[in-house]
Amino acid sequence: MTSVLKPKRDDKREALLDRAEELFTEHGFHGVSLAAIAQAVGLGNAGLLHHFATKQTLYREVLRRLAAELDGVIGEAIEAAPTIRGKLETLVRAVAAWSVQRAGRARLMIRELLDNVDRVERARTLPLAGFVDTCCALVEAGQMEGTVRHADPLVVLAQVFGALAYAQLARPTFAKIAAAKVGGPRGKSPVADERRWMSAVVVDVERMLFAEV
Amino acid sequence: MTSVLKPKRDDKREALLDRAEELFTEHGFHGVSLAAIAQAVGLGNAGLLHHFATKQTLYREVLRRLAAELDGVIGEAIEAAPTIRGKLETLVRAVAAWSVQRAGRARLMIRELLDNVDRVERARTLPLAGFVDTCCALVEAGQMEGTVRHADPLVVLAQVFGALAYAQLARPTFAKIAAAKVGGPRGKSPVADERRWMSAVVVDVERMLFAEV
DNA sequence: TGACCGACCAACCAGTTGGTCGGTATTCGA
DNA sequence: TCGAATACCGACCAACTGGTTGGTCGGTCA
Repeated sequence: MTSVLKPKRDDKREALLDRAEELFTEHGFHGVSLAAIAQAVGLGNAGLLHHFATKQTLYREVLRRLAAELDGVIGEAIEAAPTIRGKLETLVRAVAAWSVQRAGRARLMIRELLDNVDRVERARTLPLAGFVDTCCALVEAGQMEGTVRHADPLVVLAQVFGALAYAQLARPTFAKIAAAKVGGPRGKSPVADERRWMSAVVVDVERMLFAEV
Repeated sequence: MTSVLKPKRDDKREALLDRAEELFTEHGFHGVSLAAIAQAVGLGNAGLLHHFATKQTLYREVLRRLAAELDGVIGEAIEAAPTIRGKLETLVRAVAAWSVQRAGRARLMIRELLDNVDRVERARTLPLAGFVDTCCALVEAGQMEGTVRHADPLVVLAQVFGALAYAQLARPTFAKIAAAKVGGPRGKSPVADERRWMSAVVVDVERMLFAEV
């Protein structure tokens, strides 16, 4: 019964968060107005504020959900594979897939990194701390096992996530530039198609991750 | 004479752009108000608009200057070194240095990538197109020469720039997480100090760039 | 001396911002 | 079936938004 009747409320909440996430992702916190979000979810200004007391609250909730999703994704990825190298491979692919799946989830995370340098200072616990710690430990394990190249784990992580996020982010710009290039259509780059592009990047990131063991 | 008396005007303009750049970098286009910028440069609202017709104009001017600087930096870097591999090394270091030098210049570029997907669609020529083209050609030359690993040049670029930009951007967050880690102070990561961190990343990026030739 | 200039400002504009408040329609458990 | 909670709205608010207006001021050139 609960499973049929009750979920309505949570469903609504999730739907609101979905739409808000899209808008925040596209325009950033200051780039969307409360009214715009409200309209997008078919509510009035006050109606939206009934669910989330404040614009800030809504934003934070979106981020919290995002972090939780990411945690779930890597949890599964890590459990799925038996070897450490396998876990890392699965993880890279999972993160890439996750960020492509809903258009530009990576963008919102980057926005958060941009906007909240000060918030990061203040925060006692970051929502993503668990995620980073897990990945870090995995990289260290891989290094001791000898399958992952030797370097500071955080540097490795910065490379992996940086490449993935930036690739997705810069693709439109790159594509535009590549298309305008008069030099001739050498081997045409996968940059024109998001899926092909991202999987090319994933392949390359893995090559980098496991090189020079 | 011109060199002593005249520069006043351009100096003022540059000073305005400097301050505006800082604010845009920190808070994004929508995150700063015209009035805030005006106050920061010691002008009234109208006084600022006397120099730049529009908030958008001011923002564009900031970006144009940024792109020009970057072009200059890589121009020098490329001329300085004799070999292709040397050029690439110098370039990576130069870009890293450039983005560290004035706090978070990379942030503004990332913001631009985030906010202007649609602007990118419309724009006939991107300010950074020259930069990307040059780098691309350099990577291709390196590949033919055999010093750069084989992969789509744009993918390689995405990895290089992605790692550099993301590393700088995520450092505060990483540092916070690393500091909170109870696991013990194993080999302490360079993440705590920006300069050491960035040079560690540069070293690693180069290793990746030139691996498996 | 007087015409003209760029730099700048106070006051103001219409429109938008995030948010409050009182009320109403609907849904729910008892 | 009733009372209470929930979901939502219209009207409203003060503060702020980017931008305009008319005008002041010091300097330059003729």
